[in-house]
Amino acid sequence: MDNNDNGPVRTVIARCGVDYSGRLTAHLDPARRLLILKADGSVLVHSDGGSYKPLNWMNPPCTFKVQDPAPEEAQAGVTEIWLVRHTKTDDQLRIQIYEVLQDSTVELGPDPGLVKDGVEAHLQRLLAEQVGLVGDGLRLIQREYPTAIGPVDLLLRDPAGGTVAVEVKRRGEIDGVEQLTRYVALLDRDPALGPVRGVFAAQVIKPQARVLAEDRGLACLVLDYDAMRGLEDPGLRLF
Amino acid sequence: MDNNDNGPVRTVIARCGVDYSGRLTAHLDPARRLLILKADGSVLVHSDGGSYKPLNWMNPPCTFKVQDPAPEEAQAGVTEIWLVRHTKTDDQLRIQIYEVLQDSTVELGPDPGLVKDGVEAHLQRLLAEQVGLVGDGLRLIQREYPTAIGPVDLLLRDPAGGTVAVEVKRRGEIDGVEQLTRYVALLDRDPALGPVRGVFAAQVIKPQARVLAEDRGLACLVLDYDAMRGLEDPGLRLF
DNA sequence: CATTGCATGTCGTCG
DNA sequence: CGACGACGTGCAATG
Repeated sequence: MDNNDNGPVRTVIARCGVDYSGRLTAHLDPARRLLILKADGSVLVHSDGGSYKPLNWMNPPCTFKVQDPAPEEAQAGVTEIWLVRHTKTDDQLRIQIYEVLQDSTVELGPDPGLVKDGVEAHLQRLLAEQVGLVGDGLRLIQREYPTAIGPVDLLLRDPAGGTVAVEVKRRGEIDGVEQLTRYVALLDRDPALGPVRGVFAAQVIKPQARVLAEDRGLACLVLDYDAMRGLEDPGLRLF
Repeated sequence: MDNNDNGPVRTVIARCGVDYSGRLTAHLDPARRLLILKADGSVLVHSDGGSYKPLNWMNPPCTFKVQDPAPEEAQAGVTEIWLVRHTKTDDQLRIQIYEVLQDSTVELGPDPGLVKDGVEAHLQRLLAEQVGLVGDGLRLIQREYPTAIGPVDLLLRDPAGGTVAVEVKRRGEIDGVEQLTRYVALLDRDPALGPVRGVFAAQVIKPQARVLAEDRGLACLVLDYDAMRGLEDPGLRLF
């Protein structure tokens, strides 16, 4: 989990033009930008806008090389070419440096890494502990119940003799309904499970997803994460 | 298309701890990191590894505020708290600054923006011009043919009287097959179109997607982007 | 190593 | 503004 890589980071402010070629081609006309060269070889080209995604980038593993500009480029004011090539694919980033306004290198040292809480895995674990939210009398058979087309998030035993397949999502969209549909269709062929019904559980369920789910006879269940988390620690399983 | 926002960018190297709360909660123990504060208020927290995605971030619109640390924090060595709040959601980033090693602000100015080429739209346009690749005698009815559940990439007239719906993808995966399945099922109810068959066209088709497609009677077509591009300019439509 | 499914996805487009 | 699909998606877990 921890990211213990370390090494220097170089941040450069420069007027530059950029050309990417690889899965697509992309071009940036010259302007002042922030260039970040990380220890693992990755390069980010940021402008002052947009969000965390750079305008252009190269991710590791890759190599960095400084070249002389072509005569034409030199005449246009380019002083250096920075060539960044991906090691495996033939993706390439070619940065024309016109003017460097700032260039600093700092050693960051090891990073203890990010600790997360509250993602889908957590939601799934909470619901596994609170299967009563899905319906009365249900018991958990298994989390991540394996099938030929992938694991079913939760498989529950219905006291009436059937089985319930639950797909848990943070946000319920059409893809999740398709996924659940496939699971239910497959599981329903297994006579040992009896009749199988599907439940689509998510913190928010988009209208189109709800319509599709209900059209296919799949129940929808909106989950209240905070309430479920509140019930986690104490053994207040009743109600 | 152009990103003409402008304003200063501030890059800071600091020993800091970070806590994010919002859609999830995430925590970073103190370490040296690169902090980027963009003109639009967004904040990025980068380490020296990982790729272009920051360890933590806040995207615009958001507000930035400097606070005094709590006494406990101050005793632990925190000199400032940077509080970044999203304007609409209640997402929040709380950065504990222990030590600033570098702090510089630079005006970048306007950015002419990124120019892209080679995405799915291009593939779709090429195939629309070369429908012969799909089958002999087919004629293009319409690109982006509108239906109640979304546009069909290409709709073709079969001389035998039927219709062909084509879904174009760069990479053919199971989702695309589901999408095409829905389109064909819907279109097949329209008597004006006659019998409708589906063709799943992509540069690469994943095995699982191929199996699912063929199981549903959908034909698979692997596209050679370079060859199709080669045919684009000259009128060499024969062969 | 290929495949699969999640993501604080982000980003465009269209209704 | 919300919904939806594409993305140079990236990324980790898993068979």
